[in-house]
Amino acid sequence: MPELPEVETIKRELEQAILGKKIVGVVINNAKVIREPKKEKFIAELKNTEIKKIIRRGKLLIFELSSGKSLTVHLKMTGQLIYPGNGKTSRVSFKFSNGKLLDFNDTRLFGELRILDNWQNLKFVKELGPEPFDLSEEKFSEMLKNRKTKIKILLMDQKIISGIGNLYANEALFRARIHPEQPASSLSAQEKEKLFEEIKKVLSEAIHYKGSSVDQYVQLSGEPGDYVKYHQVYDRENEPCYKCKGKVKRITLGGRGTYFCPSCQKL
DNA sequence: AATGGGACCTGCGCGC
DNA sequence: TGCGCGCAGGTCCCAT
Repeated sequence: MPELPEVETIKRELEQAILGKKIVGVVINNAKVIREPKKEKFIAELKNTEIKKIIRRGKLLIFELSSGKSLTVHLKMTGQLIYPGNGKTSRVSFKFSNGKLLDFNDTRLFGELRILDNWQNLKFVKELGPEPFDLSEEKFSEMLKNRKTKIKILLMDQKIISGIGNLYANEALFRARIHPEQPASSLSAQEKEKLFEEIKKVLSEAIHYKGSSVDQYVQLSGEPGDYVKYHQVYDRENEPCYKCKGKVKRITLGGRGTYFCPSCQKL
């Protein structure tokens, strides 16, 4: 799915598109993505409410409503939000008073929509680690201490730091020249500092280019994001490393494709 | 506590 | 052309 930069891109575009607008109807084409409450109540809760505020927390989007409740949207792997939509392939479409649709598309149906009295009480949210941009280098280094876990697994753990997924974990580690299997606690102070820098840099750059369209992710308009052309290692198995011309290698870590350059990123 | 596997789903690209 | 397999940006749950 969309990781932090993709969700942030969508959030910023949503603010321009639907902030202050009123939902007048909801069409549910596949109720599987509605986690709570039940379909009918979900629709009733949204009808005639305005979007007061849009928040991103980690990879989660939160729409605060005029009713005081919130709609949360997790895009998981293949979720898309499209505005204006056409309702043709959507799992759920939200209709606004201007007649336009916000489509929630989701091929694999992993996505999760909820209406909550207080989104901060959601277990997933309570357990989320800090946002990368709200974190100090000291705290980041602290978190790696005494952790024997492979550094890449740790970077993708939302309870440690929120918003980094498989793609940006790979990219940040390459840029910091750190092997993805290196135990977190064994990173030197300089390596930790460099890694933290590169995490923030790669996320910022990706936001600047409006995300990475590797599969299903698109911006709110349906346009792809441009960051793929700046990827150094992700999905580049056997292709030459841009730094040393060696071959990019793919291994599996935590069940996910892991790409790195064995000569630039040594254990 | 940490790791490894599978589950949830659909669809794409690849090799045969 | 068709089939089977492996793979996919996330997260949860279970076994060891």
